[in-house]
This record gives sequence, C-alpha cells and structure tokens, in this order.
Amino acid sequence: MNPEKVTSQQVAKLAGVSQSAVSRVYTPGASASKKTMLKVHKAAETLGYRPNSLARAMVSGKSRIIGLIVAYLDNQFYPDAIEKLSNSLQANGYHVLIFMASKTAEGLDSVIEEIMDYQVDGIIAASVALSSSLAQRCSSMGVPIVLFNRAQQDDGFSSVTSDNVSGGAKAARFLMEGGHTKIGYIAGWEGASTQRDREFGFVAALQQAGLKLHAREVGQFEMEQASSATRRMFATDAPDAVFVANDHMAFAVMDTLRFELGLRIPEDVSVVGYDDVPAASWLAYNLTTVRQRANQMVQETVRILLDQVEGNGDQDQHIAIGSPLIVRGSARKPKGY
Amino acid sequence: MNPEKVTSQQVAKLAGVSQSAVSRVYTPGASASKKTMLKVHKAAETLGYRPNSLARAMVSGKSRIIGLIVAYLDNQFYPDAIEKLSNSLQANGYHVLIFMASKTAEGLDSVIEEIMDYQVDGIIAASVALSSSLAQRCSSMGVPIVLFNRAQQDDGFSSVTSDNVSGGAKAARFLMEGGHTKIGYIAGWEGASTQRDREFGFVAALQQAGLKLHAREVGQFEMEQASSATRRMFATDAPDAVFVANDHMAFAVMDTLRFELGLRIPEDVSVVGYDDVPAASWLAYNLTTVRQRANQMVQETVRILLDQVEGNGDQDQHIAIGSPLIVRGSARKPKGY
DNA sequence: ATAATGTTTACATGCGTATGCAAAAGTCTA
DNA sequence: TAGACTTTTGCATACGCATGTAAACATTAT
Repeated sequence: MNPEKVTSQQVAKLAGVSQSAVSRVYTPGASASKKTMLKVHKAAETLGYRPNSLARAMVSGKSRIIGLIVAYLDNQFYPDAIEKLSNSLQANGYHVLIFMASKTAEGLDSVIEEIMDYQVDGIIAASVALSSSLAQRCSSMGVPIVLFNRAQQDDGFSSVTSDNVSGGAKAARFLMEGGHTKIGYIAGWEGASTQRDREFGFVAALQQAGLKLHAREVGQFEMEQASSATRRMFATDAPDAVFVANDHMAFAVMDTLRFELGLRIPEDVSVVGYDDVPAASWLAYNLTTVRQRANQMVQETVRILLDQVEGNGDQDQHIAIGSPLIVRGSARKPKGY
Repeated sequence: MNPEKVTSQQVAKLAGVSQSAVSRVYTPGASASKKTMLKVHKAAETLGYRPNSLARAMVSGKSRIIGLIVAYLDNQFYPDAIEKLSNSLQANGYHVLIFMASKTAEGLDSVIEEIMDYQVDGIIAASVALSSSLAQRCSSMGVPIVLFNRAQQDDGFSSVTSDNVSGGAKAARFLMEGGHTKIGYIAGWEGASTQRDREFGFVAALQQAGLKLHAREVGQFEMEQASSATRRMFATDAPDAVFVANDHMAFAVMDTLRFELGLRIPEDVSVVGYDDVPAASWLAYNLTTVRQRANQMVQETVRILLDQVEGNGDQDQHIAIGSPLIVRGSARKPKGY
C-alpha cells in the first residue's frame, strides 16, 4: 500500500538536471554528455527509477506491444509457437499481449477491438481467420497484421505458413511409394487454409499417379471428432493408409485404430500426420509426419511484422516455409528408407 | 500509413459536448444523462472512437494488465493453464502480458523489471521461483503476485497449488494396495516445491506402511532426463512400480520401459504420474495419475489476485486444491477398482 | 412561488514521458 | 583570441484521458 512511483522528475532533481535530460539518457537516439549520463544513472540507481512504458507509449505513439491472438492451445504446435514467438519478440524489445479467441470466432471482432485499445504496434493472428472488415480497420489504423499458420491471399495482411500443398503431396507420394493403394484422408476444419491446402496437395499428387482418394472423413482438428471419423472410415472397405490433416488428430486416429479396431500400425494400416509436434516423436506414436518448421516460421513472422511496424514496411508478403517429411515408424517405408 | 487517431476531443466536438462528458460516458461509475449518452454514442459510432487504454491507464493508475510469467510450455499442463487463466482474466476485463522466463531463471529479475515497466496491476508467476528481493520490490510498488503451481511460504505473496503432499500419498497408497513392494520414484527438478511436496507425501505414506523407497532417480521434469533416469533405475534390481513426479516425464518413462526395456505396463511394472494432462488419457498411455484440477486452480488464482488488485486485498493466501487420483490402466489395480 | 436538494455539465488540471526549439556550452580552426 | 560549428541542455508543450471543483440545470418539498 505504498505505491512509491519514481518519475523522471525526481531523478532529474536529484541529479541536478532537467527532466528532459533524464529522458534523453534513456532514449537511445538522443544526445547526452557522459557527465550527465553518469549523474542521471547514479540518481536513477539510488531512487530505483525505471521509465514508465505506458507514458512513453503515449507520447511516442509506439507501445512496443504486439497483440497475439490464438485459438487453440491443445494442439501442441501452438504452445510451441507461442514460446518461440514470445522469445523472439522479447529479444527485439517487444512484448506480447495475448488473447484467446473463442474457437468459434464469434467474439473475434471484439477481441481485436480490445487489442487495438491497447495501441499495439502490430498483431499476430495464429490459426485464426480475419474478416476483411477487420483487416480494413486495422490497416486504416496503421496496425500491421501477420497471419501465422493460416493464409488469406486477397486481404490486406501478410501470412506465414508451411508449404502445405507440397507437404500434402509429399505425404501422398510417400504412401504410394510404400505400396498403398487404398488411401484415406481425415480432414481438419474445412474453413482453415491449412486444411484445404494440405488436402489439395495430397489429392493432386494421388491423381497425378492415377490414384483416387479411397475415403474421406472430417475430423475438425479435434481428437474426439477424429476418432469418430476413423470409426466411420474403417467401418466398411477399410483403407490401408491414412493421411491425417494434423498430428493432433493423428494421435487420436492411431489410438482408435490400435485400441478400438485392433489394427497394427504400420503392418495393417499406415498413418501419416502433419506438424511434427513433440509428441510425434514419442515412441508410443513414433509418427511419420510432415514437419512444420516452427523456428523458421516464427523467424519469418517476426521479421515481416517488425519490418512493417518499423516502417521499412514492404508490401504484404505470403511466405510458405518448406516442409520436409519426417519418416518414423507409423507408416510402411518404401525401399530405400 | 494513415493512422487516424480518434480522440475523445473529436467525439466531444461532433457530439456538441465537452471532452469530460465523453469520458464519463465511457466510465462505468460516472454520471451522464441519457441525452448526452445518446449523442456521444452516436458521434463515437460515426467516428469509430474507442477509448485509448494506455491513456486511461496513465491517469487512472490502473492498466488492467496482468503480467504472466511462464517457464515451460512443453509440459501440456501450462498451455492449458494459460488458456484458462487468460480466459478468466479477459472475462474480468483484464488482459495478459505474457513473458517467457528462461528455464534457468537467470534473466528472471530483468523480466520482472520489464513487466513492471508496463505498470501491470498484478503478476502471476507460473512454475517459477521468485527471489525475495524481487518480491520486496513488487510489494513496495503495490503489485501483488500470485504463484501458480509453486509455493514459497515465507515471502510476501500468495500461491495456489494442488495438494501435492496428499497427492503423493494417494499415489503411494494406490501402488501399495496394488500389491507392489519395490517402488521407485522419479523426481523432478529439486528446486521446485511441487517436486518436494509430492515426494514428501509419497515417501511418508510408504513409511507409514513400513515400506521404504526402493529406488530414486532425478528426471528434472524433462523427458530426456526422465528416460535416462529410467534406464539407471532399471539397470539393476528393477522396481515393480514407479511414481513419476509429473505426467510429462511419465510419458518418457513409459516409452522407455516399453520400447527400450521391453517391459509390459502394468503387467511387469506399474506407472503413476501427476497432473492429468490431456495426453494422460490418450489410450497409448492411459496413465493412472493424480489430477491437478486446473480449473479450480485458475479460479482461485484469479480470485486472489483480483481481490488484491482491487484493494479488497486480504493477506497473502496459500491455497492447495484437492488432487484426486485418476485410475486408468498404467498401474495394476487393487481389488475394488 | 421559493428554497433546498440532487444531477449533470464544462473547465481546468495532471498522469509521466518525448521532443522541437532556442539558448548555452563546448570544440575546433585560422 | 575571435569566429564558425557542433553538441548539450532547459523550457515548454503535447500525448489522450479521468477527475475534482464549481457552475448550471432539473427535481422535489415547503
């Protein structure tokens, strides 16, 4: 109950200089003599002074806050990404105001409004689709947005994803090379560009080899739904391989195949996922999957966003990071692996 | 490049009232007539006005920002907790500034300083130990701190954990009732109160039944280390049951037991974990574990913190939420389950 | 009708900092 | 040593809003 605020005024008085001198000492670009710097630092030290970021933001117009919107945290890919994003932004002197978007994207607009109220310098939207009216509003306020792991070509913002199309294709070719002919696909939420692109690449590669999708069910990126999708898919004319739109669902698929349907993986059925989340390498799953290179994705996201924030702002960019296939044990291996 | 800021001034002019009238319309407790409210709202609507949270924070001294410090995000328990915390705080009109603390806690002090620079109203530290000098500093600034899933009795802040001691005891009794006599323990990072309490409760319950810990290794809450701990523990005179300090490690333990050592679970060895993270119920693990009730923990954490923030601040509280044993298939079941 | 009360309003000020401007203090050259 | 620069400094102001104060207004009681 003793909120002793230390202001630059007090430091100035103690140091025997003006408030503006104190300010300049703490402002990178400003001019201050060695002497005053010393005096100010000493005074600041004894008083325990630290510049008030909020006041600084008010006058400078730059809050050094980045808004981060996330929908899912149960899919391990996102916590991982958040950690990396946060670290990278911290390293650049920015901080992260985090917002959970209800998965239904109902309140998304109001969430964004709230974010903007804090005068964020930029926004990263992970796995979230933005209405173009929102995008309009943000860009008119000069707040750049980068979509992380989701793409929307036409609107006014950048995006960073993995190369989902070619990733899907890689999965298809791997399964075909493994000798599979009855290949199923378990889709994610159809509204997601990741889902669409992965499926597109996958199906295109099958077709290119003269193969048709043997079965298709929708799992909505949720484990429960993926389980029922699996049951439906294997009820009649079971496929000999399944590509699942992400690892998170793939775990449910594998559990269902093994423990409910009594199938062996990969002897009876091959499973390939997408993301390469940490659990994919856990031996109980040992999942063959397409890796999203979170590090590069984060790096690009931060680079693009900060470029735009700091005014070196190029045009909107749409980046797709290469996505290698990680071969483990959940899918039959073609010769040569 | 057209950052058209709309201020309360402009709204006031358009509405034909004073700036303070506009402010009062947007300030819950303030008085404003129906007429002016209408005029102001209409003007605000057409201009697209929203109050600037930062300016508001400056003058009111309340930022409605809560700093959240997290160390790990690979253990699923924390993403889950973050999601719940964030939702709960958002529902109360607060927002979350998130900080990743390097696991080594080196830069923790500087992280806290940065947090404080943003004039946060309170701090939640998840799975992080604070130096008492830091605590000093925060409380002198009037910024309450709540430790989440970590306890430190003597210093000046509250904490919310599960009842780790009794949770550990439950695990011990369950294993003993299951007929195990050679019971091992794989510890987490020894600096963590959760680790200490779980082990204490576990060992105490064993002793109470006249049993001694058969083996003990340290896994540091990390999967790699947990795997090597398992190898060491089972190299000679293998136990017939293992209690692992958290689920995250337990998965590595189970994988190592099954796929490296060729042991069957629970026929050859029983495994019990702690946390009940989502993956514990995945059938590949189907882990018997002690549940940390994240919902209640979050609820209590937010309640305590906001009480203190909003001045109804009681004394520091140390809350331990009851932690039930969730019986699944990874440990041999005593009769009656 | 008037006084007494209760509501609503505008004015003015301050939150803590950055920054343009002009004066002051240094630095260098001839 | 004077003049021409360059660097440093203090002053004043502005950022956008909330709030204390006193005046204006509306409502009720007498």
